[in-house]
Amino acid sequence: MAGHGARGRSGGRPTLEEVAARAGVGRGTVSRVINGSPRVSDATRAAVEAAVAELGYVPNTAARALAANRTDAIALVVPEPETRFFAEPYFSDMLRGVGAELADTEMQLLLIFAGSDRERQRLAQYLAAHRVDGVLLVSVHADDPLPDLLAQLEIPAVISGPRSAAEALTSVDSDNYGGARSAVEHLLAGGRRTVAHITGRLDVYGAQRRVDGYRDALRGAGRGADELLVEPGDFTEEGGRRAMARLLERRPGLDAVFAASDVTAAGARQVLREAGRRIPEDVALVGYDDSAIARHMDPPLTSVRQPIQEMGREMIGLLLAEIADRRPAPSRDVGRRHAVLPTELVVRTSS
Amino acid sequence: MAGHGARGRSGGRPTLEEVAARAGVGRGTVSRVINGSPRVSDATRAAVEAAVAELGYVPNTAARALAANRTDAIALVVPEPETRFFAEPYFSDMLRGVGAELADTEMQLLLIFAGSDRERQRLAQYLAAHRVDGVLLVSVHADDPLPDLLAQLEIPAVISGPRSAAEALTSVDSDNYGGARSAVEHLLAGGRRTVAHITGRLDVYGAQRRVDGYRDALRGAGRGADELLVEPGDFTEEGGRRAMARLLERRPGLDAVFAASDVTAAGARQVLREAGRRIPEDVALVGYDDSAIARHMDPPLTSVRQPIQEMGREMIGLLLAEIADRRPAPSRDVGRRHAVLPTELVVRTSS
DNA sequence: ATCACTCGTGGGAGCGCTCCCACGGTACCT
DNA sequence: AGGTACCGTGGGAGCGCTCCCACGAGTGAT
Repeated sequence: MAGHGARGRSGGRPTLEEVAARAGVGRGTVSRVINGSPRVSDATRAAVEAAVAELGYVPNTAARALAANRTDAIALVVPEPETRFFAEPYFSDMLRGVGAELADTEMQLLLIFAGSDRERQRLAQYLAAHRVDGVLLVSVHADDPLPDLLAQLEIPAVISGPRSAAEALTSVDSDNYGGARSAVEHLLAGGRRTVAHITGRLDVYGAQRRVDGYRDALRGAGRGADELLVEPGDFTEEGGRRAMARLLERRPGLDAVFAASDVTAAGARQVLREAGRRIPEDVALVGYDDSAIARHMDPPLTSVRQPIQEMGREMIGLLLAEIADRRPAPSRDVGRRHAVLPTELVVRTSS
Repeated sequence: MAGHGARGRSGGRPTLEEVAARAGVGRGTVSRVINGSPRVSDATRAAVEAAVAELGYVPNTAARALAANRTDAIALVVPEPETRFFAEPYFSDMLRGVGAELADTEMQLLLIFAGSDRERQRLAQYLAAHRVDGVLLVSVHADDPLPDLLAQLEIPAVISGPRSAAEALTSVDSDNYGGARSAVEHLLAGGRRTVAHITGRLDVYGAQRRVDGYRDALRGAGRGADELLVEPGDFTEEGGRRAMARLLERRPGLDAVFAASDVTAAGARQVLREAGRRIPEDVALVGYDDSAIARHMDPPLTSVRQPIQEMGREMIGLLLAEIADRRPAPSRDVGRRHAVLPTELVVRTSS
């Protein structure tokens, strides 16, 4: 039964027309069946579906894209390379969420790198040419022009890690504030009195929110804010080392540190060890991200886990909704949405 | 000067025809210029290029794909999810290499997940429909039918981590044999006498090659193979723990362990510590992958680094060559190529 | 019976490009 | 001078699909 339709020069793939002939209907009708239009009688639909199955028909994406002026593709823009995005476990987890959510659709996922200038230029062309129906943006810097370009071109887009509280794009984020807060509250509940914080890069909105969470947790426990306990870091290990050294100098009596990333915590741990502080006996340590480093650190590091896979799913969900909303009536604007997903404190022996 | 060509229903993108009109030439000529055909006079080419620039013309991929019966897209098939591929640093590094090499081309990268059955089915349809010009396959299992499907459909494909010495697909691999060998030779050179090996999953070709390298290094040093020093693992931490426990039982006098992955080494390290063995004083430890875990382990882990980014580049290079070779004359077969890239031993304090 | 609608259907037009054939012009041979 | 070759060029045909208009048949109100 197989092997039919092996004619034509295009490699033998059956076309709509061939399916129509086989089913004894017109081209338009087959198109309607393929696209799930309700305006087809049950008998006809069955006949067409049989023909599709027999011929092994698969629609030609290029032809569809050309005729319908849509691409059924979305782009995941990776700002490359030393951004946190590529760090474990962020990338793979998010991709897993994205993939899972995409599996139910006809959409295909394009990976686009936007690191170098040449790549960014190519990306702009891509977008200008409307070669994708929507865009997923991850961990862009506060001053990145990309989001504004997207807004201007009116291309549906969802950003992970909004750039500010007033993010213009639909966004998905984890609860940085709540995560930080729960980490600090956990330290206080464990009897710690002097909790320091090594921040992330403060031009990243999420890092600011973590500082907010840290402050409010202390305030909530009736402790005033000791600004000398807050030391800026940059998410890196070296930054963690530097910050920890300064903190020890300024506040040698501290008994807990909340670091804005696991890598930062690893740096801090090293300096603490060298200073003869035991973890967790003398100083409790909490990180952020729940990465492999946290699990394998000695002692294993308490850390705030972000539901990254869920974030990936959520991003796709919001993006598809936005694309669908834009299709029939470009004017009807659904208003930006901002999803914030809860974090989870994974307690290990470092605290 | 901008803003021309804002007619037609397709959103105002200029078309070939409009560029042709602007440049005062025919459609075919513009096409030739766009595609870099030599059969165009310099004057005409300059005129067309000017028109292209003025109008901001970008070719419509869908139309091109439809007319030329090619897609200018390649797929990266991710077998998901618990495969080693998704582990750090494999995925991101490879992607970086792939992205870098792709930046010079017009090719776009499609990410396709082939974890669930539904996803695999969709992938098969994809391939059957020739929706991509080529396929990148990473870390497939020995019994995966995918490579054979690709060969049968005659779709250009490159696999990373060949499934056997007789891999039918063009492949790129790192030198697992040499990497293992150098690790063991390093241990021997450090004066270690009894070197154990915790293997990876032995249905993975690369893991077998590492065992070979381990054996030959010992043999080369005039030591016979003590099979009781080889314990099968599975690349996981738990596997590392189990294997290490058994090794200690059988050969309590061992003074070095070569583990087939950093994660495995982490598991082994834990058991060694609990058994009161100091690293590296009593037992030297070497891992494989040079992942974040290796850098952050206590003590930092000596590990074999694979040039994963290079492998990504190499894969794209081979794939593009294969695609190009197939374009004009489908018959001319270039013969499978197998690239093997050198590894590098990163010595840290664990050995 | 007539009209007005609706429903399911067929097929023309056209999306923007590449491929290829045909054409006039120039250069070089005989 | 005529012939042959090739070069640069224009434009028709067609890739496989969606969109939409038109058409016949059925349905219910008048």
